[in-house]
Amino acid sequence: MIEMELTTLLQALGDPIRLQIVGGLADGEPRACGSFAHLGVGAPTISHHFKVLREAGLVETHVQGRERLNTLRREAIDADFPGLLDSVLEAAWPMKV
Amino acid sequence: MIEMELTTLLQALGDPIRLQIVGGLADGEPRACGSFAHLGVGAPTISHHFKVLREAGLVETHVQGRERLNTLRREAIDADFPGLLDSVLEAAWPMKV
DNA sequence: GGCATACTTCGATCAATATCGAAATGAACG
DNA sequence: CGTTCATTTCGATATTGATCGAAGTATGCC
Repeated sequence: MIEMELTTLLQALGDPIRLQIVGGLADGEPRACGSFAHLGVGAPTISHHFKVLREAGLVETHVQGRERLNTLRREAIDADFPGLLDSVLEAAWPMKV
Repeated sequence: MIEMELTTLLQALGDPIRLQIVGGLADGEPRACGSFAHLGVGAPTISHHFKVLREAGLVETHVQGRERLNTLRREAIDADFPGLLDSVLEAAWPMKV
């Protein structure tokens, strides 16, 4: 059971790059960190943002081969903060999510 | 029409003191800055947090006598980001809001 | 084994930000 | 008018945070 603090989660979502990452994972498909190379920042920075997202409890990562597959912890988030993630995604990408 | 950026709003809410302030205004009643003196930080800091909340479009302030009355811009927030504020408040104070 | 791939960690830098005390503003009140 | 009260602004400090390049780690491939 991962500890989820509301302000930590909000702060994690309150960064454009991290919000893009969360949006990119919103369909539920696991994705490697490399899938987010298009966001305009380097690999170390992407790695840092994933760490923040993991520590906020938003994302989990498991190693597969030489990549790390990241998934949005949607059920856990919804359990702790019902409706929050959905309204954030809807606010960021109306009609799309 | 005040410009409301999603990440700015999330970042504004992602601070414990500011979340307390927003929670304190959630009943819709206007409140003076002094009503938040119990939050453990000094008056200049409270004033700074109100500025952040104002710039995020979460709160509006108007002068009445020698105090400033602050109100949550609930309709505007709901119009731009439906359901978001409610789920944040519910996550922070379950059953209460 | 040796090399490429996919990330992470380290160390540094630079920009934001949370906080405070002191001073400024501005309204109310005697 | 001088004082008090409510809040803001200013200036300083200290912490956090985003970013990068370089080096480290671990896996897969030849």
